[in-house]
Amino acid sequence: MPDTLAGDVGFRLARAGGAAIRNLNRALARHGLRSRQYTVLVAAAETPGRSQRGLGELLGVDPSAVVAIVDDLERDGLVRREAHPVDRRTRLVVATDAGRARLVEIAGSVGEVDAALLGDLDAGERATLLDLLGRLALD
Amino acid sequence: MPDTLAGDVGFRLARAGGAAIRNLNRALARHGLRSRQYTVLVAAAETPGRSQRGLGELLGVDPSAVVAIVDDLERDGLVRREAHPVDRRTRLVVATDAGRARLVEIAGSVGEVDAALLGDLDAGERATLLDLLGRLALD
DNA sequence: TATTGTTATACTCTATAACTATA
DNA sequence: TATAGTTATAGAGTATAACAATA
Repeated sequence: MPDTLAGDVGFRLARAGGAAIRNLNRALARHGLRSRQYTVLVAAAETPGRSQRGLGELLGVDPSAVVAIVDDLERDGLVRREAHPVDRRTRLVVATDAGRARLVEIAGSVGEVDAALLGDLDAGERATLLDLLGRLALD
Repeated sequence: MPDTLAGDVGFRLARAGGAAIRNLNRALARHGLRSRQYTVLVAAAETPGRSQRGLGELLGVDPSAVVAIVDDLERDGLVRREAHPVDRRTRLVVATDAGRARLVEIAGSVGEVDAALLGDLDAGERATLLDLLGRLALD
């Protein structure tokens, strides 16, 4: 007996996640960013000096993809790669002033996307959703 | 001031959705299906006689992609396209006996994926998560 | 005129393997 | 031996436009 799609958490997560990415990409389009570049930029601004490997783990992105994303962001002057103080293999990704400024410009659009997605959930329900999502065993 | 990633519902949804798809694909690999084909097959088995357009809307998949997915499933004998009784433009997608049998074979693997993903959430929390996900405004 | 399915196409994303330089 | 970053590449997913048949 097959599961019903509507009652399958995995299905709904995949559906909602896809919608969230699409909505975000639509909002970011006029700011010259894609959702993956945006999340890397946010992570770099919020916790400066993460390694590329660390960024990949945090965001669920393959290390080889992180290279391309950071390349794009660096080309646009939004982040820069710095040397690790002791380990010469790793490169630390840091948001530039321009990068942080870009995030400020974008914040409104991103906020609208989230607000639209969350629709009629009240503050308590949003917190509950966030908590439950955080307790899932990803990968 | 940028949002923190950890507190962003959209980010967590995208992350969890991606993980759900990856886990499902891993489990389906030995059954010769991908997650998108699986969801179409489930939908066809659960509500027989949906139009391809209807399937696309239900699953959040572009109509042109539905064509390719149904092509694959039909080639493997898991679904068939039937004529709509009155509208000769639309083609109804119906799971075959083989398709339903395949779903039965797969059910165990899929169940494990969901169980692993949901980790330590109890029944009430799962129901809450499902409810909250269902109330999001997708697209 | 609008809609369903279809084809073609381009772009993005994902995943793997192999290489280099370091550790 | 193992790890960080990188490159190359192939395959899957996404999105758009255009067309034929039908409504």
